Amino acid sequence: MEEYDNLKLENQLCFPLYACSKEIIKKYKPYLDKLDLTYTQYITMMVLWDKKKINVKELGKYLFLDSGTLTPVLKKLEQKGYIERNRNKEDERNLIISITKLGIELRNKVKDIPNNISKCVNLEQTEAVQLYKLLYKVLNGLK
Amino acid sequence: MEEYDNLKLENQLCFPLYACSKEIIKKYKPYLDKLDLTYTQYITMMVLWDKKKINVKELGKYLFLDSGTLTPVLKKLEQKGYIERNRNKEDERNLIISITKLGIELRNKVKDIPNNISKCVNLEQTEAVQLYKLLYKVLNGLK
DNA sequence: TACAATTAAATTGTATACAATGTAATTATA
DNA sequence: TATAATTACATTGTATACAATTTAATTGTA
Repeated sequence: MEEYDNLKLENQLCFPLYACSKEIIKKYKPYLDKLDLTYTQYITMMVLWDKKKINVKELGKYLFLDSGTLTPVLKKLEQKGYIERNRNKEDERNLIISITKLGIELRNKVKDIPNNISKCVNLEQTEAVQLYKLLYKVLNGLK
Repeated sequence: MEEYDNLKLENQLCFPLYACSKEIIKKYKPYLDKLDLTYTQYITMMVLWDKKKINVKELGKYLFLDSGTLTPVLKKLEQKGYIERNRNKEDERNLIISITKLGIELRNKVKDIPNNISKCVNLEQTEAVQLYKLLYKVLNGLK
């Protein structure tokens, strides 16, 4: 073991995470382009399909994003008619994001994307599960 | 299995990759801030510590980045005195990036970072190895 | 109840990230 | 050999991503 081996790119754990994430997101592009969606808009809609109604703070917890990133994304999704942005009457600090009818319909147009992406990823089912578990172990265990 | 379960955020493989990558990169920040480096600048230097001299195209292959991203990063690193940017006399299209003395010295200042990051990641050694292997399998096998 | 502290979003500034395009150098070929 | 095609890098435009700050609303407390 050389003195600086731990500084080699190929010996890092973060780098393949970073590269892998970016490269897979590129695979979404042709599918998302057809629907005029970005990856960030897409994962935002994923939360909305599930929750229907949520404030920015909560949304940010699910997505690991802050208002600095989310505000412009949500304004875009509002422009496209997929969500509504309304202040909470009980607490005007909260912005409630709610999915629209058009937003709900969008789900039908993206429902084949996960399968198509799976085909790009050259892993056995068991390996994919293993990877998934390890990633969440890291994500939930970060100190 | 509900009709739309494959569209739930928690059932994606890409999302934990994306989130994990970002969250770990945040852990680098306090260490890199002290040295006035960004993560992108840091991984660029990692290649340079290893290769000493490389053109932008090759560098981009290692880092999974294109000239659109690398050009400003390399100009910054040049400003800081860690690298030099020179055209190849044999083929003026090529920009040769070479590490400077100051760039080589920088390696001593970052050598504890990988260990510190490892401590943030709550994985056993065997799990980290497993994760590493799966990530490179995905990265090298993307279709 | 004034006012300090806290909270939620929005804003600002900096740095990626990448597709698309532009430019200059080199290579291939009619 | 003239020119078409290719290549390497830079530039442009759009969209994140995030730290730091600001703003407005709410809560806690002296």
